[in-house]
Amino acid sequence: MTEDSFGPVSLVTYNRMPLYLKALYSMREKGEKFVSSVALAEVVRDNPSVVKKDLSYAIRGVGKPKVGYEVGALIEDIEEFLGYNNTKEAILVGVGRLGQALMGYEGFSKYGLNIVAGFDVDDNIIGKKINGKEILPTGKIASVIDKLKIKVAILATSKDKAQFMADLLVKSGIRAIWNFTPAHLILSEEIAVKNEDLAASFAILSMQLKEILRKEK
Amino acid sequence: MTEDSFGPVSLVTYNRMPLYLKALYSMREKGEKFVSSVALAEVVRDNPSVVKKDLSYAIRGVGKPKVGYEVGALIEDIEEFLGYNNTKEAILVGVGRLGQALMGYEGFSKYGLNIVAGFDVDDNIIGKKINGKEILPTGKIASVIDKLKIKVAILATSKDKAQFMADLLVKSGIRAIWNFTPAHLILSEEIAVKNEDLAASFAILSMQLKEILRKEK
DNA sequence: TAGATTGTTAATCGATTAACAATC
DNA sequence: TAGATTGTTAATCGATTAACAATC
Repeated sequence: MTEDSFGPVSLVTYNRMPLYLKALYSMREKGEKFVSSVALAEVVRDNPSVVKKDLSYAIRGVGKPKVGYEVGALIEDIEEFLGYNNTKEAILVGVGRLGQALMGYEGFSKYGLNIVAGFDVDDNIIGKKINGKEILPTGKIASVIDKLKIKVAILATSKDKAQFMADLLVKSGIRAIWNFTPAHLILSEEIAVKNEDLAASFAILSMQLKEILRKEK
Repeated sequence: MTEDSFGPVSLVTYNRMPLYLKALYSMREKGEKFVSSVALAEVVRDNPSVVKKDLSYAIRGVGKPKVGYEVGALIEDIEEFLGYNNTKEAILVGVGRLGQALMGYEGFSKYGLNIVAGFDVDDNIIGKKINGKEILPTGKIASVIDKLKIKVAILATSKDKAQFMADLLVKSGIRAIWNFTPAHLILSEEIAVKNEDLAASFAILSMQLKEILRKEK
């Protein structure tokens, strides 16, 4: 599936929401009670109008003229909007170094992602636990997905196994794949795919660096 | 720095380039010599006009009416355009599970990124090697950056050390930070920052899944 | 030649920005 | 009250899409 928006809310808005959240968390830590769209815009390096529009999709209450938005309430609303309170269970396939890092990352639970188990082909790690979650042989993928009604899978295998595993996952009932492999997956339109595209990220960072070094000269 | 484009080329174009590349690699493997904008557009799920426009920024030669673009030449041109042939040296700070995964990832060299060393505070891993690259104590960061004239750093520390380390890196001469921590870094506009924002990615995947499950019912 | 595809220009669409009345 | 900020509407900007002449 490739969509640029979900209902009235555009993808760019979804991308900005976590930025607002991060900024709001640190404001809350500092004990700040209210924030204006202007202040938030400065922190995320954007325009106040964008902030106001974005927030209007998430907030239940209203901002108060002259004072702004209540930080605590805003955090709750955005968390709700992004589904952080609605935990999605997922499995992780491919428990190499990256897979281990992802399984061990405790931050996921904060944004509504719970990895229930990892799967690998390597007998040396099958049976071990990471972050309290068991690593099982790939042969058990289908039955676990079926039993727990899992819809989300995190793919962190080697590149050459990625397509095969993705096909297996879909056949077993998975409807969303978070792809951390560099493989270009070809899947039905009915499957949600999010590629963690390090090549693209780095290309953009490189361009920015080039621009900065050019200006410095 | 926050820019939406570099010269005439927009950020969205840069984001699509690696997608084209992935598709082209697998076409080359299959022995396909030519590809049309229509075929490429299908694979990356986009519009042929977008493809033609994007490619026009990268190609040196021209596509041939009726046959399309030469796969091999196109790959070379896009790689050149994205700077894959112009290797950037980088250091990695924070060699935990994620840091180890990044240091061990051999794919980076393919897109012009060479991690020359890792840095950590943990005596248990200092002195070890990953992927042939040494892990040094953080105390040596400044001198290594200075000696090798490093401009790029990959940040993979814990969240609470991220800002401190980022400040140290910038002070030592780093001009581009690829931030894999969940921390919201506050840095001068003169520094390129690319956040690997897993929260945002997952939020988008969740939305797509929601939409798919809604349609299935 | 006829037809497919490029490269480019024009039309459309949507997102960003600016402006401003409402209001606390 | 006066002034700052919201929420929303209008204007602008840029990206996407469609159309089409050029051409192999």
